[in-house]
Amino acid sequence: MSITTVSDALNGKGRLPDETRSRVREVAERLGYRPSAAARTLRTGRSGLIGLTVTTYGEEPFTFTEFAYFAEMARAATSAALGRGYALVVLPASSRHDVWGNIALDGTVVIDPPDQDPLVSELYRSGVPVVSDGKPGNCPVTAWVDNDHEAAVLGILDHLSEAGARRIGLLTGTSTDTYTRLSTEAYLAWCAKVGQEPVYETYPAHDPAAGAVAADRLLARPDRPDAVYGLFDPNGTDLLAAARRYGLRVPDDLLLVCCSESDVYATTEPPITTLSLKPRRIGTTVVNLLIDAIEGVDSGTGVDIARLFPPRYRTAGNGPPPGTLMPTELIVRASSQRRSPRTTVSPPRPPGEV
Amino acid sequence: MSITTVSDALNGKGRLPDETRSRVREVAERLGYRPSAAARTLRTGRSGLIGLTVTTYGEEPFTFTEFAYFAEMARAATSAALGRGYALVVLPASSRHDVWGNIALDGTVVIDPPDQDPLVSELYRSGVPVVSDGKPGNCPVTAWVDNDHEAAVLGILDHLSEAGARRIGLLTGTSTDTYTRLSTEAYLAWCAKVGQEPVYETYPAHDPAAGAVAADRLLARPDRPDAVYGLFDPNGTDLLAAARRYGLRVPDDLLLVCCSESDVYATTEPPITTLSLKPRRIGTTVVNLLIDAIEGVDSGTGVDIARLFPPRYRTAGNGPPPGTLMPTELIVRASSQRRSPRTTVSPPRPPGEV
DNA sequence: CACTCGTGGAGAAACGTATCTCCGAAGGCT
DNA sequence: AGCCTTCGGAGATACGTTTCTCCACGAGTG
Repeated sequence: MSITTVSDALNGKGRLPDETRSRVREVAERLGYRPSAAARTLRTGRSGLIGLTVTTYGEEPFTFTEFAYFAEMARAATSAALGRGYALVVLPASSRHDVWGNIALDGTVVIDPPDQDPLVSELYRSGVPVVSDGKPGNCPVTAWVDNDHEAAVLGILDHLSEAGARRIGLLTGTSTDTYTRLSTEAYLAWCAKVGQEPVYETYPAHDPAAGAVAADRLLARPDRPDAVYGLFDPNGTDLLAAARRYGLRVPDDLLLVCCSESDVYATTEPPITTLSLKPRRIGTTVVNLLIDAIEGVDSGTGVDIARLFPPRYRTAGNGPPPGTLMPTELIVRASSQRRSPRTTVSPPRPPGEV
Repeated sequence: MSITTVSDALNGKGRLPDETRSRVREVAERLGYRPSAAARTLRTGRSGLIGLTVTTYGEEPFTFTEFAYFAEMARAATSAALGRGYALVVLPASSRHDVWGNIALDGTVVIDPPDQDPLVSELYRSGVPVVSDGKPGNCPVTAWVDNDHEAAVLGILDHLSEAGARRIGLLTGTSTDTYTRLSTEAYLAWCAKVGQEPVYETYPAHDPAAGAVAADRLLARPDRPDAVYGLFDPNGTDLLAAARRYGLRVPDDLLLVCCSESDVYATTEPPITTLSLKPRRIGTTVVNLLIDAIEGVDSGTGVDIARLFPPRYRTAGNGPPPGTLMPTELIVRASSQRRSPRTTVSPPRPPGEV
C-alpha cells in the first residue's frame, strides 16, 4: 500500500478497484485523516481562496457594511463562491501589505477600484485574475461587471419628466468612483440634451451627516428643483426631512427618487421611489466570472482552449477587458408620481447588452 | 549565495551583515519576488487565516448581515484580525464540507454555536482553537465571549419599573440560541422574584414579517403590558406601529425598549430606548482571544508556558473553558421615560467581571 | 511460445519555504 | 603556535500533497 494508492483512492483518480478505494476510505475515516490544505495548495497551485477587496473611505478601517449595497453584494458573492467550492477572504485594500503577501489567493474581486490602483496592478502583473465590480478606469483587470448607470439615470430623469418635473435636481458625491462619475455625467448630458440648467449639490458620501446638509442646501437654492434624484442610500430620508422643513409636499411640490437597497422606503410617508442596483446579481456575476477565469473556462462554450497555452499567455489579450453591464431596477412608489400612487416595478432589461 | 541566505535576509533572521541583507532585498524587489504563501504555510503550520462561522437561519445561505449586530461584529473582527496580521474567511457552518477541508485555518470564531455542534467538535478535536461569540452550551471551545445578558435584562426591567411600569411584557424568539434563552430566563426569573405574571410572545426571529404579527399579538392580549422589551432589532418599529394601531401613546400608555444596534431609533417618533450589545467590542475581543490562543500567548502575563509542551496538550485543560462577559449599554431615550425626555447613556461597566 | 495489452500499484520527483546542522575563515587569546 | 570564538554562509531535510513514470503480472491473441 503506497502513498500514491491512498491519494488516488481518496481523490477518485488513478485506476483502482472499488474494493481498494473503499478500504482506504474506511481507514482514513477511522484515523480521522484530513488532508493538509497547505500541502495541496503548494502542490496544485490552487488555494480555493478568493479575495474580496473593498475600497476604504475616510479613517474607518473599512466601511463595507455601511451601505446596504456592499453588505448585500458581499453576501451574494460569498454564497456564490461557496457554491463553487471557494471561500472568500475579506481584504481591505488598505490592509497591511504583509497580510496580502501571506495569503495564497486564486483570484480577487475588487469593488470599484480607483484609477491606477497599485494593488490591482500588482495582482494583475503577478498573474492573479482580478474581476472588478464597477467599470475600471485605467486598471488592468481580467473582467468587470457594472450596472448600466447611464441608462439608469436617464430612465429616472425621463420618469420624473413624465411625472411632470420641470427642473430636476441631483444630489451627488464628491468622490471620483465610477458610480458617482458616470451617474453625474449622465445627468449633465441629459440636462444638455433637454436644455435644462443643471441643479445639483455634492457632498462626501461617506459622511452620513453631510448628506442631510447637502439635501438642505439643494432645496434652499433660489432655483429650487421640483424633483430630485439622490445618488446615495440615505438621501431619501434626508431629502424627505429637508422637504418637510421647507414645507414642501411630496410628491405634490417635490418629486423624489433615490438609489437604495433598503426597503424602509416602502413604509416612509410617503413611500419613496428607489433605484435598486441589484447587488446580489452583481456579486454573483462577479464571482462566477472570476472563478471562470481561475479555472480557465471560456464561459461562452464551456470548452477550454486557453488552458492549452502556458498560464502567462492567458491574460495577454490586448484590447479592453471584457465587461458586463447589468440592468438596474426602478421601484416606483408614491414619491415620484402625481397621478396613481400605486407601486409598480419596471421590467428589468435582460443582461449582456454592452 | 544560498537559499538559506536569501531566506534569512528577507525574514530578518540568521546572522548576516546588513550589506548582504540589503543586496538580497534589492534583487528580490527587482525580480518582483513574492514568497509563496502556500509553501510558508506548509512549512510553518501557520496560514494566517481565521474562520468566521455564522450559524444559519432558515433557507437563506446565511444571514450574517441581516442583523446589524452581525455586520458590526464581523466588521470589528475583520479589523482586529487584520491589525494582528491575520485575515478572516467567512465560512457558514452549512458550507459544503469540502470547502472546510480545503482551507488551512489557524483558528475559528463561531457565532452562537448550537449545543453539540459537530463542526465545532471536529475543529476542536483536530486541535484548531475555537472561540465562540455566545456562551456555548455543550461545545468544547477554547474560550468564549458573551454579553452579560442576564444583567442587561434585569437592568432594563428595573429601569422600566422605575419609570412606572406595572406589568412588563417581553417579545422574544422561538429559537434556542444562547441570547434568546438567557434573556428569556432572566425575564422569567425577574417576574418570579417581583411577583409579576409573565407576559410574553414568541416568534421565529429570522422571519421579519413574523415580528410585526407577534408585536400585535402582545398588545392585543387581555393582560396587555404597560411596558415591553423586544429582544430583536426590528421590534422597536414593530411595537411602535402596533401601539399606534391600538391607540396607545408612547411613552404615556406604553413604555418601550428594544435591543438594537441601529441608530434609527434616535429619530423615530418618539425616540426609542435601545440596548446595545456593543458588537464591535465583542468582535474585537473574540478575535484577540483567538489569536492569543493560536500564538500560545498567556494573555495574563505575556509569557508563554504552554508552548513548551507539545501542541496536543494545549487544549487538554479540564474544567470549563474560560469565558469573558462583556457589558452592554442602555441608551435611554424618550420611549422609556415618563418624566424627562432627555437622552442619557448609562456608564458601561468595566469588562472582565465574570 | 512470443507478443501485446490492461490492470493494480509502487517509486520518486516536485511544489517553495524555514530551519537545523555544519563548515571555513578570520581574529583574539594564552 | 595552537586553540577558542565569532562571523558569514552553505547543505540538507522536512512539511504533505499530487502526479508522472515505470514495473510486475496475468490474460488474451496470433
